[in-house]
Amino acid sequence: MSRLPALDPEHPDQAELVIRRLSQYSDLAPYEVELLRSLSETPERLSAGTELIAEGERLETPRLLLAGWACRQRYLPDGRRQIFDFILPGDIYGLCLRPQAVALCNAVTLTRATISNAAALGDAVLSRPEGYPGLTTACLMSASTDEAYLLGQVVRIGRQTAYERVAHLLLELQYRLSVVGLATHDFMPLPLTQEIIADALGLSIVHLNRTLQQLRRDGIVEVRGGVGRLLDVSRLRSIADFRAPHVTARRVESGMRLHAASA
Amino acid sequence: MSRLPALDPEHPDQAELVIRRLSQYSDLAPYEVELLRSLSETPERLSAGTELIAEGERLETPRLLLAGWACRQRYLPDGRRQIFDFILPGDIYGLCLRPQAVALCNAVTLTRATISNAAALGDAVLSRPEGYPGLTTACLMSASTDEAYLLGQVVRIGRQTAYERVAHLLLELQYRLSVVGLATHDFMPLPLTQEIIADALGLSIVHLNRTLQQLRRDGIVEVRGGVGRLLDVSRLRSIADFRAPHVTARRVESGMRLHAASA
DNA sequence: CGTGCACTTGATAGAACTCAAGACAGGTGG
DNA sequence: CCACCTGTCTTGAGTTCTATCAAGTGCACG
Repeated sequence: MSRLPALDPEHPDQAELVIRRLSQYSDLAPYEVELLRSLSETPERLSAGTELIAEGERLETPRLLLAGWACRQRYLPDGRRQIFDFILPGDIYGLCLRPQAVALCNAVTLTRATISNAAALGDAVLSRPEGYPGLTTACLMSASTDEAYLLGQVVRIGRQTAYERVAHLLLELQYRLSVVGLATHDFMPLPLTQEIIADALGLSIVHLNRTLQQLRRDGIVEVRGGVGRLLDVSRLRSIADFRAPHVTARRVESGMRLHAASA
Repeated sequence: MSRLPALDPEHPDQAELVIRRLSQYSDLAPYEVELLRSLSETPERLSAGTELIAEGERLETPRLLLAGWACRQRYLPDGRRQIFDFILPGDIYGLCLRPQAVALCNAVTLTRATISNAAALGDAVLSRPEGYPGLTTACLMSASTDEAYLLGQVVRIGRQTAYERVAHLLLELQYRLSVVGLATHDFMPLPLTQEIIADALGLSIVHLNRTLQQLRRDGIVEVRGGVGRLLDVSRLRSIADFRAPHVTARRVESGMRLHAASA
């Protein structure tokens, strides 16, 4: 595997991430790649804990997370939090293929982050999909994949033990990060507190802490200092039952439409 | 509240259910209602445990559940099962707004059921949305709502106690059934075994059984013999933190498109 | 050098699971 | 009509898992 590019959130020269991410789903034409590259021209820096989307808000313009991590989450009235999923560098968020869509939950940054407006991508895919068949296909498949990860999350918290949940989540993150070149087969950045991981997995902080220690003592994974190391990938896989979503890439036929307000 | 129609799965004269269900999202023109009504003309009887959709299968034609209950689910290799959500009478399933979509999980009947092909609805919404603005809006909002319920499921199993989970699920089911006229404010059919409910809520059968007993002893709900009775709705609500999805009905503009293969 | 945050540890309580067995009902075949 | 299934529900006992409470460590930062 080739050398990874710099990950520093202060230097968001990488529209490369989203290009890699969407390229896995569909071949992109040079002008489509160019469109993606142009998205990073107006970066915006955000501190950790910034709300990206509020529940109920109209999803007007999609945005691109260039660097840093975010998540979608919801609180119960008494303060319990559930994290639905993580938004990783190179991910698009706030892009809904349904017109008039409304955000179903909050999205918030978990670290310092750099985002940029991706209205150009939204226009391309929603209004002129026939002109951007590669991007359109890629965004559709990306949306399907996101949904598949959400189903994986349901199985994880509904039917797996704490030990299995952690294993499963780490494999998911390693896989998603490696797609955009941010992780190797056994190493990844993991800028999450144990509290955040616990809230994603439906566990208490203390129990997550002990579970992580157990996984390390067992020589399976090591999570520390903002990075994760997979010490025994095959054992990890047999514990987690993680399956990468099967991405059956099929090109959008020319003339295929999403939706367009022709007003 | 008026008398409910007969619920007998052997007499599926009710395309009325899907009409009621979609009408909540958008005003439907008479010809749109007529299209929905025509869907029930070719009913098909299925026994409990019939697979409706297999994971990975191409979603070609949407179908309508006229009577009976179904669910979407996944098994772990060792036999543990997680149910993602329930498909209720009047629900459309297998309708994906993304072209070339593939089923992300299995769907299977939980009771004897009656289904019918809803290709006409799929055509209308996917190929000629401008001709069916009411149906199109309704299907979009229905899809959003389904996704909202899935997020509710994540919070339920991730951050609620067994007691709260049961309360939350029962309120969700009561709400969804009442929309199509199959439940009153405190009564609903509930043709599920405790094993099924347990697999939906991420609990063991035994523990679910004891939790149901506790809820009954507390005078909150009674689940028995295929029906559910809400004995103390306000207490139930305060336990469950169930929020009906906020359906901000906005009409699709004329000329708005989903996607259409123009080949 | 104090302060705050994340992480860690120990002790304990509570929640939930497993195993095992019995009760009950509906359906079937003799 | 009865005996016998089978599936579902129920109950008890014991164990495991996970949460809670409380305190302490370590580090980064002002």
